[in-house]
Amino acid sequence: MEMKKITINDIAKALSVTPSTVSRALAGNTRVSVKTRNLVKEKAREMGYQPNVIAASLRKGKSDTIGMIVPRINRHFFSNVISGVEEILNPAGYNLVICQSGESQLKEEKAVETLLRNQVGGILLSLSLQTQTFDHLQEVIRRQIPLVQFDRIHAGISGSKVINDNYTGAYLATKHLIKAGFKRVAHFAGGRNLKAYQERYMGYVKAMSEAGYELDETLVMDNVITREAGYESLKRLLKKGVADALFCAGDYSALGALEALKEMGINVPDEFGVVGFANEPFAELMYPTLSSVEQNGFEMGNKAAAAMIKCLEGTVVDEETIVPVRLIVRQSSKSE
Amino acid sequence: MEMKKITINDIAKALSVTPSTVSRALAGNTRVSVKTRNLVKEKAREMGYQPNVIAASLRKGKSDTIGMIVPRINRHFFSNVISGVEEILNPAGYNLVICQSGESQLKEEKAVETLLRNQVGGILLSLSLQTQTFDHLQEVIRRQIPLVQFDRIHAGISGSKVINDNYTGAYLATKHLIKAGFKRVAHFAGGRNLKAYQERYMGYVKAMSEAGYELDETLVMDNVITREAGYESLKRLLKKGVADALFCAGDYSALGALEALKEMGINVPDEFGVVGFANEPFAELMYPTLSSVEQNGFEMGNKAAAAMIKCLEGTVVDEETIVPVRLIVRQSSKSE
DNA sequence: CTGAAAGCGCTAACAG
DNA sequence: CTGTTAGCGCTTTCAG
Repeated sequence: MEMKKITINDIAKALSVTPSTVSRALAGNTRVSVKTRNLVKEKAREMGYQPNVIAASLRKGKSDTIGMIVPRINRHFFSNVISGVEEILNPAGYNLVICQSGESQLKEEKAVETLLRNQVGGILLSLSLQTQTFDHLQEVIRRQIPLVQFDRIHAGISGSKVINDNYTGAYLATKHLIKAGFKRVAHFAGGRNLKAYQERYMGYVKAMSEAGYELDETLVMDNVITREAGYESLKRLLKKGVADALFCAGDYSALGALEALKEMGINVPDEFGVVGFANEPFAELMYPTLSSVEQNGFEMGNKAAAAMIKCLEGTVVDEETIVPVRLIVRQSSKSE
Repeated sequence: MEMKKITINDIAKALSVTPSTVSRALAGNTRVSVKTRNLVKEKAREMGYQPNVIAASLRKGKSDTIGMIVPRINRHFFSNVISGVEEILNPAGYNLVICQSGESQLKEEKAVETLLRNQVGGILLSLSLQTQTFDHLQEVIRRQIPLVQFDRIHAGISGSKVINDNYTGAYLATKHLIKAGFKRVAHFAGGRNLKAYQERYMGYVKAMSEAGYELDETLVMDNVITREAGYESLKRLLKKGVADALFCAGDYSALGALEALKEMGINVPDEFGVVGFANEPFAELMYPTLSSVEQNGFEMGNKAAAAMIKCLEGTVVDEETIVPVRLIVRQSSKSE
């Protein structure tokens, strides 16, 4: 009852030609006559032939599968990046396998290992928050596997990089709060090891100093990414000192902060303004709706995939692409 | 400058043994002495050996890679299922490649084809909304590849299936609206070809008839899944006739309906009650917050992965698992 | 306990 | 334009 899978040998036999001819015909090689080419293709369809890409890539020493590692698949931004990558990669004949690091360095390392074992042709990566050392990436480089980093990148690793214009986004968000009349704008930052968060921090600092406020470190809290952290941190912030507005490096922490503010009876935006980053889908559904900096994940995916294809085709390496962002003003911050 | 990748042959040579021995040692085969086993493993690590799973699966005729096809990766429910699957599959030594069908039959067929070409060991599938014919799945069956369907299943295809208790969820949601005092409860249904939506419809019908309302087809609208469709359909519904409450087969259509209601100045829940299905993250963030039926995606993923492993190990086939659901009452429906 | 040898399905020189 | 041959890296009989 075994379903024997049919190979190029079977179809070669059926046509009294050699496997090579079949292989070439199927690949559309012009060195085989149009006649036999069509004959082979016809027979292949008729016999229900499905190529074994595993065998092909073993032979060729490379595969058309690209690996992609994201912290979490269920973040709006990352799932958009994934779609953006697929939009470019699939038509180009590549396909994608996706891994989640779950924001853990260990799982990120495992994912890299799995992808290498599976002989992927290249790796698209956005670093986990926890990642502090980079030996696993050096291994990718050492093996000459194209590595394209996006969004959460580490500058010390070679290869192409695609990032948002985090600096400008943060600058615009902070400036907007200041213009709206807030005087003491706090900042919930991400990890300092990630360039994306560093730059958001820098943009915040720039806008503040430009407005004549010198940096007050009590207004800045690090590693505040989650909803829970946002909630807790806002309470600690207001206990610790005075602030009348907040620019968050992410929407989840902004959400948590808004919940704490609501609980404390502080009116948003009259008494306290909030702007997030990422423009998660919930931003326009909450009450009050959340102002945020929109990152175009889809476009970033397109760019990252394009960079990957360039590497794969050996055209270039080490280019850095910057994707523009856009401030969306909603209820959580007064309009200027 | 080429980085030669090292194989079992290299480590065999280095140790003056044969590749066979190395292979066995690495696999932990007890037929090779503990001494050489450790020796080989040590050398392997020292030389930075990474097994080529491509070659292994070509040889073995099967792979440890499982393919998974979901309509969209960025739906909260599906991304939870994915995490649930990974939680079981990874520790068991399998790994996962994820494809999106984007609710298109064509892309679903392509995804199946890609997975088959890549010689996956099994396929986990949740059908696209558009899928009407099932030849591509018959092909999977014919090739003896384990197929586990989850959530959006088609009963006519053999293999294990994991579904939510859609019937009970819909029944509870509708009953809740009736108990809260609403008299004419409408229903925005999904496609009739999907069992999940059929059952939600049946649960709705059951609750209505149990309360003494005979089925009024003007209260039911089909294929209303998206936010836009929900918005439009609510307007059409109220133009067409009278309704004072709505049970939606999904949260997105419920969201659209709420937006239409807000626009029309109809108070929720005093004048009109709404309950959704899926408990998307935004349900508790909107204003008013949305009552919904929670599906435990993570648990479904666990169950689906477990069913897959059973098939892979040849234990059973064709079992049907039902995952319980839970009604969460929020502001959009009066409490009883 | 270890070796020799064959082959998974495919591609790519090299010949003709 | 087509065939011959070799081999990608690994596992697995079959012998010892």
